[in-house]
Amino acid sequence: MKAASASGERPRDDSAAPNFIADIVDEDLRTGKNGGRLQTRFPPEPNGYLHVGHAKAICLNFGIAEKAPGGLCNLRMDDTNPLAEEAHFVEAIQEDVRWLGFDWGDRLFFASDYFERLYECAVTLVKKGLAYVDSQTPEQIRENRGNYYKAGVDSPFRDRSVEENLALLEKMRRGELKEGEAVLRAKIDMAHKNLNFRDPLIYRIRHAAHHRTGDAWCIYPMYDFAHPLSDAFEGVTHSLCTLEFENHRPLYEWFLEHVGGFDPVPRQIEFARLNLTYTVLSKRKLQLLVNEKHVAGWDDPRMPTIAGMRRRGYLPESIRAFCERIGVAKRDNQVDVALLEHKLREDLNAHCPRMMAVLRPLKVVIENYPEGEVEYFEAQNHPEYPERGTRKIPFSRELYIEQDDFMENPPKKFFRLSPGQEVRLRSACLITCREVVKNDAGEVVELRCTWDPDSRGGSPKDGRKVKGTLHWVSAAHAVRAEVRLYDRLFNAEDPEGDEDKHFLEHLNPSSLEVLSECYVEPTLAEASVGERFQFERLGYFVVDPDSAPGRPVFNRTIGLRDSWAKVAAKA
RNA sequence: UCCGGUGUCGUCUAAAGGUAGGACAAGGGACUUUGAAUCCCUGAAUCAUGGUUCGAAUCCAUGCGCCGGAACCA
Repeated sequence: MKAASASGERPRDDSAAPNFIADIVDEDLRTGKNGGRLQTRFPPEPNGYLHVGHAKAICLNFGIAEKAPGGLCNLRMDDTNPLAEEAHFVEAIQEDVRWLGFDWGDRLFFASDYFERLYECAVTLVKKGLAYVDSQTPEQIRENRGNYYKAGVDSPFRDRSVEENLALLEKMRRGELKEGEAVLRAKIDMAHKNLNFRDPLIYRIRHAAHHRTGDAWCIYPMYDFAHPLSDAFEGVTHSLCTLEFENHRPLYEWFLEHVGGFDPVPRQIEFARLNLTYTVLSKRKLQLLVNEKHVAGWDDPRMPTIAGMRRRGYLPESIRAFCERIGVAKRDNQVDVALLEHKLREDLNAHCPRMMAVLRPLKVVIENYPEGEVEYFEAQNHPEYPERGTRKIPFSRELYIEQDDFMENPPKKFFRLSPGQEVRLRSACLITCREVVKNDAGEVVELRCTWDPDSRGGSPKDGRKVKGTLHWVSAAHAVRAEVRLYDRLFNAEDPEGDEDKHFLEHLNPSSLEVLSECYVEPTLAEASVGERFQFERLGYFVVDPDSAPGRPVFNRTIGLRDSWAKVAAKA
């Protein structure tokens, strides 16, 4: 079976993982719950960039919505905290979700769009005697909440009259109270085992400008209040979130029930967030990497952010395939980053045209090739898809090969160049190493070789077997390029895993290596930003936005699998 | 000392009382004008102890481990 179609689209993974949420949704659809309606939402807070963990949630929410005809997934910015959120994150989030391949149609929503409605819901609760304005200090509130083992104690303001509460809430809204002077709380049970039920806060005062509503409000709703209601306003049927909200679900349901009047009533279902080996996926820590300049920015190609992965050269379909492959469950997990890399290589292999590039050049002079002469060999653009055509690559007396492809004293099983050895130059011909030229320091600076003119195209006339094949470029024709070799950002499998070691101590000091004197075949001179290639025998590379005309910059997305490295390491 | 959740190959994840399967990783081999890709093969798991049952990963009981929870964050 072919791994991919001729068009280079990623292979359909028919073993697409079932998951417990899909099962629940299927069952709801089967029994006609919600009148057959199906609606989800992806609700990021615009206080940072999306990362691959969010991609899991995005794929889940948009994927689930496709289970029913007419199923929808909204994009909703959960912007209820003006201190944390910024408009430019809103833009970045949309770009990332779109790039991943998802479409929310005209349903981009903001929790802040609902501020007036949410306020009315709060008034409803007050009128029902289910919410009150508490004038304790933040410290008192915290103190009186109790702890895991000890019940909380009622606020002295808990039994204010409805009228008084209404008046006070109005004062809060009008800005007549200072921050911390009062909050609106639900009146539930200060002794509840679930601490979320100990009179949770509904509104707090923030005399701060909001990125969308400006100064229109100085009270802002809390997540536990705003989220279920926003879901209900939009007609969300299944509200999917991560495990840390499990303890909040009863409260989610409480607000919906007591505000009342919603149909459908959304149901919250929790799943385990993604953890990846050698990776950090907490917004706070990613922020730290950016702020302390351990990376160049949110879109640094080493970052697990969607923006970083995009710049690194990831294909969105690889990320989607990965998310499908890892499944959705409730147990904690730490997925091997190798699985992500596998999905990446799978798509890149099918997608990328082959090219030749020499990263660490070693000069080769073909002694029996006339000076000044040039001939062109035809190279396939993709060995698995001949229909993608060929290109001409120039060959001349002076070439560059990779330094790693020569060893003066090779170990056994080294199939590359060494004195007296014959190798094939990819798509070109056979050459034999005749002489090694060294500098005063004893370093190999040049190889004198001869070629077999009867091996044009790469196959010798006499049919002799040649095991090694090297990539190369013609010195006179090659284009100089900068290549950035990226490796994993952390060299510990679980960088957040030790208690005695800060995650920054696990930073990989060689996560970026910049090579400024690389030579790529002439075809690559016109490559445009974002174009991806396989540099044969090296890996997959993408043209970085830092490229200038005539001076391309390539990012290594990921190397090819390298079984020789394993053999060599063992020896 | 509390509440909630969760324990299946090294890692993810299936198996809704009936052969513990797949993918990645690992190891071996075939093929090869990329030591790539592809193909074939191998090893590898039900937290523990009891119970119910013809039959238990699945049901029950007890124990243990791990994760989350006491922001005017989400």
